[in-house]
Amino acid sequence: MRKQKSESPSISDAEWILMSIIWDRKETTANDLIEALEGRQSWKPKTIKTLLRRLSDKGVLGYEKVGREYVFHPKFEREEAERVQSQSFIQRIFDGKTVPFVARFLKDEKLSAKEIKEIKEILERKTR
Amino acid sequence: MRKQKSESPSISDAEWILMSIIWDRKETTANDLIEALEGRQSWKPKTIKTLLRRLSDKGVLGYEKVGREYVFHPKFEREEAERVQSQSFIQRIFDGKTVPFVARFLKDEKLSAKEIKEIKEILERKTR
DNA sequence: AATTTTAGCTTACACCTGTAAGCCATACAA
DNA sequence: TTGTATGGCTTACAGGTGTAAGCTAAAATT
Repeated sequence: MRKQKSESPSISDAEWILMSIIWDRKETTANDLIEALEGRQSWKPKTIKTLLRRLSDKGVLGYEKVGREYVFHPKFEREEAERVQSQSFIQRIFDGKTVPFVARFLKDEKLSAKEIKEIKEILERKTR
Repeated sequence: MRKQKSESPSISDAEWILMSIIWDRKETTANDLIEALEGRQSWKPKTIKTLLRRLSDKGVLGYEKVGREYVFHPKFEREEAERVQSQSFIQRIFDGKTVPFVARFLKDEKLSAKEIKEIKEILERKTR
Protein backbone atom coordinates (compact mmCIF):
# COMPACT_ATOMS: atom_id res chain seq x y z
CA MET A 1 0.00 0.00 0.00
CA ARG A 2 1.29 3.37 -1.05
CA LYS A 3 1.82 5.71 1.86
CA GLN A 4 0.09 9.05 1.70
CA LYS A 5 2.65 11.67 0.77
CA SER A 6 1.52 14.07 3.42
CA GLU A 7 -1.05 12.70 5.77
CA SER A 8 -4.01 14.92 5.14
CA PRO A 9 -5.31 15.93 8.55
CA SER A 10 -8.87 15.45 9.59
CA ILE A 11 -11.30 18.20 8.77
CA SER A 12 -14.37 18.60 10.92
CA ASP A 13 -17.89 19.31 9.71
CA ALA A 14 -17.79 23.01 10.34
CA GLU A 15 -14.32 23.26 8.90
CA TRP A 16 -15.38 21.44 5.78
CA ILE A 17 -17.99 24.08 5.07
CA LEU A 18 -15.25 26.67 5.04
CA MET A 19 -12.87 24.57 3.02
CA SER A 20 -15.48 24.02 0.41
CA ILE A 21 -15.69 27.74 -0.22
CA ILE A 22 -11.97 28.21 -0.06
CA TRP A 23 -11.40 25.52 -2.66
CA ASP A 24 -13.90 27.19 -4.93
CA ARG A 25 -12.10 30.49 -4.72
CA LYS A 26 -8.52 29.29 -4.56
CA GLU A 27 -7.82 31.77 -1.80
CA THR A 28 -9.71 33.97 0.59
CA THR A 29 -9.49 36.19 3.59
CA ALA A 30 -11.53 35.81 6.72
CA ASN A 31 -13.70 38.66 5.58
CA ASP A 32 -14.40 37.08 2.22
CA LEU A 33 -15.66 34.07 4.08
CA ILE A 34 -17.69 36.02 6.53
CA GLU A 35 -19.41 37.68 3.65
CA ALA A 36 -19.78 34.48 1.67
CA LEU A 37 -21.44 32.74 4.56
CA GLU A 38 -23.81 35.52 5.41
CA GLY A 39 -27.30 34.17 5.52
CA ARG A 40 -26.22 30.63 4.86
CA GLN A 41 -24.53 29.92 8.14
CA SER A 42 -25.37 31.82 11.27
CA TRP A 43 -21.81 32.03 12.48
CA LYS A 44 -20.40 35.02 14.21
CA PRO A 45 -17.29 36.40 12.53
CA LYS A 46 -15.22 35.27 15.47
CA THR A 47 -16.32 31.74 14.91
CA ILE A 48 -15.13 31.81 11.36
CA LYS A 49 -11.78 33.19 12.45
CA THR A 50 -11.41 30.46 15.00
CA LEU A 51 -12.08 27.84 12.38
CA LEU A 52 -9.56 29.41 10.04
CA ARG A 53 -6.95 29.44 12.73
CA ARG A 54 -7.57 25.81 13.50
CA LEU A 55 -7.36 24.89 9.85
CA SER A 56 -4.00 26.54 9.53
CA ASP A 57 -2.77 25.04 12.78
CA LYS A 58 -3.64 21.68 11.33
CA GLY A 59 -1.81 22.48 8.16
CA VAL A 60 -4.86 22.32 5.95
CA LEU A 61 -4.53 25.97 5.08
CA GLY A 62 -1.49 28.09 4.42
CA TYR A 63 -1.49 31.85 4.33
CA GLU A 64 0.42 34.95 3.44
CA LYS A 65 0.14 38.19 5.26
CA VAL A 66 -1.14 40.92 2.98
CA GLY A 67 -1.37 44.26 4.64
CA ARG A 68 -2.67 43.47 8.01
CA GLU A 69 -4.68 40.43 7.08
CA TYR A 70 -4.07 36.89 6.03
CA VAL A 71 -4.87 35.44 2.68
CA PHE A 72 -5.51 31.77 3.11
CA HIS A 73 -5.08 29.06 0.56
CA PRO A 74 -5.63 25.31 0.70
CA LYS A 75 -2.58 23.15 1.09
CA PHE A 76 -4.38 20.09 -0.23
CA GLU A 77 -6.41 19.64 -3.31
CA ARG A 78 -10.05 19.10 -2.82
CA GLU A 79 -9.86 15.81 -4.64
CA GLU A 80 -7.27 14.50 -2.30
CA ALA A 81 -9.27 15.50 0.73
CA GLU A 82 -12.42 14.00 -0.73
CA ARG A 83 -10.60 10.80 -1.40
CA VAL A 84 -9.24 10.56 2.11
CA GLN A 85 -12.63 11.23 3.60
CA SER A 86 -14.40 8.78 1.33
CA GLN A 87 -11.89 6.11 2.00
CA SER A 88 -12.14 6.38 5.72
CA PHE A 89 -15.89 6.58 5.61
CA ILE A 90 -16.19 3.40 3.63
CA GLN A 91 -13.68 1.76 5.84
CA ARG A 92 -15.65 2.74 8.89
CA ILE A 93 -19.14 1.92 7.77
CA PHE A 94 -18.70 -0.74 5.14
CA ASP A 95 -15.57 -2.34 6.37
CA GLY A 96 -13.80 -1.12 3.29
CA LYS A 97 -16.02 -3.05 0.95
CA THR A 98 -16.66 -0.92 -2.04
CA VAL A 99 -19.33 -2.73 -3.89
CA PRO A 100 -21.77 -3.21 -1.05
CA PHE A 101 -21.41 0.43 -0.38
CA VAL A 102 -22.03 1.60 -3.89
CA ALA A 103 -24.79 -0.91 -4.19
CA ARG A 104 -26.63 0.24 -1.14
CA PHE A 105 -26.12 3.74 -2.14
CA LEU A 106 -27.35 3.47 -5.68
CA LYS A 107 -30.29 1.40 -4.62
CA ASP A 108 -31.56 4.03 -2.25
CA GLU A 109 -30.92 6.96 -4.44
CA LYS A 110 -33.36 8.30 -6.96
CA LEU A 111 -31.31 8.86 -10.07
CA SER A 112 -32.31 10.43 -13.32
CA ALA A 113 -31.74 8.56 -16.55
CA LYS A 114 -29.01 11.00 -17.34
CA GLU A 115 -27.25 10.35 -14.08
CA ILE A 116 -27.46 6.65 -14.58
CA LYS A 117 -25.92 7.11 -17.98
CA GLU A 118 -23.10 9.16 -16.55
CA ILE A 119 -22.23 6.53 -14.05
CA LYS A 120 -22.36 3.81 -16.66
CA GLU A 121 -19.97 5.74 -18.79
CA ILE A 122 -17.50 5.94 -15.98
CA LEU A 123 -17.72 2.22 -15.62
CA GLU A 124 -17.22 1.74 -19.34
CA ARG A 125 -14.13 3.81 -19.24
CA LYS A 126 -12.75 1.62 -16.52
CA THR A 127 -13.37 -1.52 -18.47
CA ARG A 128 -11.43 -0.41 -21.48
CA MET B 1 -39.71 14.66 1.95
CA ARG B 2 -40.61 11.80 4.22
CA LYS B 3 -39.61 12.44 7.78
CA GLN B 4 -37.44 9.81 9.42
CA LYS B 5 -39.67 7.79 11.70
CA SER B 6 -37.25 7.94 14.56
CA GLU B 7 -34.21 10.08 14.06
CA SER B 8 -31.38 7.59 14.23
CA PRO B 9 -28.78 9.05 16.57
CA SER B 10 -25.20 9.51 15.63
CA ILE B 11 -22.85 6.61 16.14
CA SER B 12 -19.17 7.29 16.65
CA ASP B 13 -16.29 5.36 15.11
CA ALA B 14 -15.62 3.19 18.09
CA GLU B 15 -19.30 2.61 18.60
CA TRP B 16 -19.74 1.59 15.02
CA ILE B 17 -17.25 -1.21 15.45
CA LEU B 18 -19.39 -2.60 18.21
CA MET B 19 -22.62 -2.10 16.35
CA SER B 20 -21.28 -3.94 13.40
CA ILE B 21 -20.80 -7.02 15.49
CA ILE B 22 -24.09 -6.64 17.26
CA TRP B 23 -25.94 -6.41 13.99
CA ASP B 24 -24.27 -9.58 12.84
CA ARG B 25 -25.38 -11.48 15.88
CA LYS B 26 -28.78 -9.91 16.44
CA GLU B 27 -28.03 -9.66 20.12
CA THR B 28 -25.10 -9.91 22.46
CA THR B 29 -23.87 -9.39 25.94
CA ALA B 30 -20.88 -7.31 26.91
CA ASN B 31 -18.92 -10.49 27.37
CA ASP B 32 -19.75 -11.77 23.93
CA LEU B 33 -18.32 -8.61 22.56
CA ILE B 34 -15.27 -8.65 24.72
CA GLU B 35 -14.55 -12.09 23.42
CA ALA B 36 -15.40 -11.24 19.84
CA LEU B 37 -13.04 -8.30 19.85
CA GLU B 38 -10.15 -10.10 21.45
CA GLY B 39 -7.09 -9.63 19.33
CA ARG B 40 -8.85 -7.38 16.86
CA GLN B 41 -9.27 -4.38 19.03
CA SER B 42 -7.09 -3.72 22.00
CA TRP B 43 -9.85 -2.43 24.19
CA LYS B 44 -10.07 -3.13 27.85
CA PRO B 45 -13.35 -4.76 28.88
CA LYS B 46 -14.32 -1.59 30.69
CA THR B 47 -14.03 0.35 27.49
CA ILE B 48 -16.44 -1.93 25.76
CA LYS B 49 -18.90 -1.60 28.60
CA THR B 50 -18.67 2.14 28.46
CA LEU B 51 -19.41 2.09 24.77
CA LEU B 52 -22.36 -0.18 25.28
CA ARG B 53 -23.76 2.08 27.93
CA ARG B 54 -23.43 5.07 25.68
CA LEU B 55 -25.10 3.26 22.86
CA SER B 56 -28.06 2.44 24.99
CA ASP B 57 -28.20 5.93 26.43
CA LYS B 58 -28.42 7.19 22.89
CA GLY B 59 -31.17 4.75 22.11
CA VAL B 60 -29.20 2.85 19.52
CA LEU B 61 -29.32 -0.29 21.62
CA GLY B 62 -32.05 -1.71 23.76
CA TYR B 63 -31.56 -4.44 26.30
CA GLU B 64 -33.19 -6.91 28.59
CA LYS B 65 -31.78 -8.01 31.85
CA VAL B 66 -31.08 -11.71 31.85
CA GLY B 67 -29.78 -12.99 35.14
CA ARG B 68 -27.46 -10.30 36.18
CA GLU B 69 -26.37 -9.15 32.81
CA TYR B 70 -27.82 -7.29 29.92
CA VAL B 71 -28.54 -8.68 26.52
CA PHE B 72 -28.32 -5.89 24.03
CA HIS B 73 -30.06 -5.66 20.71
CA PRO B 74 -30.02 -3.00 18.01
CA LYS B 75 -33.00 -0.70 17.86
CA PHE B 76 -32.27 0.24 14.28
CA GLU B 77 -31.60 -1.89 11.29
CA ARG B 78 -28.15 -1.77 9.92
CA GLU B 79 -29.46 -0.66 6.58
CA GLU B 80 -31.18 2.30 8.07
CA ALA B 81 -28.10 3.34 9.95
CA GLU B 82 -25.96 2.90 6.87
CA ARG B 83 -28.35 5.01 4.90
CA VAL B 84 -28.36 7.78 7.45
CA GLN B 85 -24.60 7.80 7.67
CA SER B 86 -24.13 7.72 3.92
CA GLN B 87 -26.60 10.48 3.41
CA SER B 88 -25.01 12.77 5.89
CA PHE B 89 -21.55 11.98 4.63
CA ILE B 90 -22.46 12.87 1.10
CA GLN B 91 -24.25 15.93 2.29
CA ARG B 92 -21.19 17.01 4.19
CA ILE B 93 -18.51 16.31 1.68
CA PHE B 94 -20.25 16.48 -1.65
CA ASP B 95 -22.95 18.96 -0.82
CA GLY B 96 -25.49 16.23 -1.32
CA LYS B 97 -24.56 15.68 -4.93
CA THR B 98 -24.71 12.01 -5.58
CA VAL B 99 -23.19 11.64 -8.96
CA PRO B 100 -20.00 13.57 -8.36
CA PHE B 101 -19.51 11.45 -5.34
CA VAL B 102 -20.04 8.13 -7.02
CA ALA B 103 -18.01 9.34 -9.91
CA ARG B 104 -15.03 10.33 -7.86
CA PHE B 105 -15.31 7.22 -5.93
CA LEU B 106 -15.49 4.81 -8.81
CA LYS B 107 -12.73 6.57 -10.61
CA ASP B 108 -10.31 6.11 -7.76
CA GLU B 109 -11.24 2.62 -6.94
CA LYS B 110 -9.69 -0.40 -8.53
CA LEU B 111 -12.60 -2.63 -9.40
CA SER B 112 -12.61 -6.10 -10.77
CA ALA B 113 -14.55 -6.86 -13.92
CA LYS B 114 -16.99 -8.76 -11.80
CA GLU B 115 -17.56 -5.83 -9.51
CA ILE B 116 -18.10 -3.54 -12.43
CA LYS B 117 -20.64 -5.94 -13.76
CA GLU B 118 -22.44 -6.03 -10.45
CA ILE B 119 -22.74 -2.32 -10.31
CA LYS B 120 -23.93 -2.13 -13.86
CA GLU B 121 -26.62 -4.62 -13.09
CA ILE B 122 -27.86 -2.52 -10.26
CA LEU B 123 -28.09 0.37 -12.63
CA GLU B 124 -29.93 -1.72 -15.19
CA ARG B 125 -32.46 -2.68 -12.63
CA LYS B 126 -33.10 0.94 -11.87
CA THR B 127 -33.67 1.78 -15.47
CA ARG B 128 -36.36 -0.76 -16.00
C1' DA C 1 -3.11 64.01 16.49
C1' DA C 2 -6.76 61.75 18.71
C1' DT C 3 -10.08 58.40 18.34
C1' DT C 4 -12.41 54.52 16.53
C1' DT C 5 -12.32 50.32 14.13
C1' DT C 6 -10.59 46.04 13.20
C1' DA C 7 -7.15 42.11 12.46
C1' DG C 8 -5.25 38.57 14.61
C1' DC C 9 -4.04 36.33 19.26
C1' DT C 10 -5.60 34.40 23.69
C1' DT C 11 -8.99 32.44 26.43
C1' DA C 12 -13.50 30.07 27.35
C1' DC C 13 -16.57 26.56 27.90
C1' DA C 14 -19.67 22.70 27.25
C1' DC C 15 -20.39 18.47 24.82
C1' DC C 16 -18.65 14.32 22.40
C1' DT C 17 -15.24 10.67 22.06
C1' DG C 18 -11.65 7.37 23.20
C1' DT C 19 -10.14 5.20 26.78
C1' DA C 20 -10.53 3.57 30.87
C1' DA C 21 -10.37 2.88 36.65
C1' DG C 22 -12.93 2.68 41.03
C1' DC C 23 -16.91 1.25 43.66
C1' DC C 24 -20.51 -1.65 45.21
C1' DA C 25 -23.79 -5.25 45.53
C1' DT C 26 -24.79 -9.68 44.23
C1' DA C 27 -23.90 -14.36 42.33
C1' DC C 28 -20.89 -18.05 42.72
C1' DA C 29 -17.18 -20.91 44.79
C1' DA C 30 -15.04 -23.11 48.84
C1' DT D 1 -21.43 -18.98 55.24
C1' DT D 2 -17.95 -16.29 53.96
C1' DG D 3 -14.92 -14.64 50.83
C1' DT D 4 -14.09 -13.61 45.91
C1' DA D 5 -15.09 -12.63 41.37
C1' DT D 6 -17.89 -10.12 38.38
C1' DG D 7 -21.96 -7.54 36.80
C1' DG D 8 -23.34 -2.82 36.03
C1' DC D 9 -23.00 2.17 37.79
C1' DT D 10 -20.23 6.33 38.67
C1' DT D 11 -16.36 8.98 37.82
C1' DA D 12 -12.20 10.52 35.16
C1' DC D 13 -9.67 12.85 32.00
C1' DA D 14 -7.52 14.64 27.80
C1' DG D 15 -8.20 15.96 23.03
C1' DG D 16 -11.44 17.52 19.34
C1' DT D 17 -15.37 20.45 18.05
C1' DG D 18 -18.89 24.12 17.91
C1' DT D 19 -19.34 28.40 19.20
C1' DA D 20 -17.77 32.30 20.55
C1' DA D 21 -15.93 36.83 23.77
C1' DG D 22 -12.01 39.65 25.42
C1' DC D 23 -7.60 41.86 24.57
C1' DT D 24 -4.22 44.44 22.10
C1' DA D 25 -1.80 46.80 18.64
C1' DA D 26 -1.99 48.75 14.40
C1' DA D 27 -4.71 50.82 10.62
C1' DA D 28 -8.24 53.91 9.24
C1' DT D 29 -11.00 57.90 10.08
C1' DT D 30 -11.97 62.65 11.62
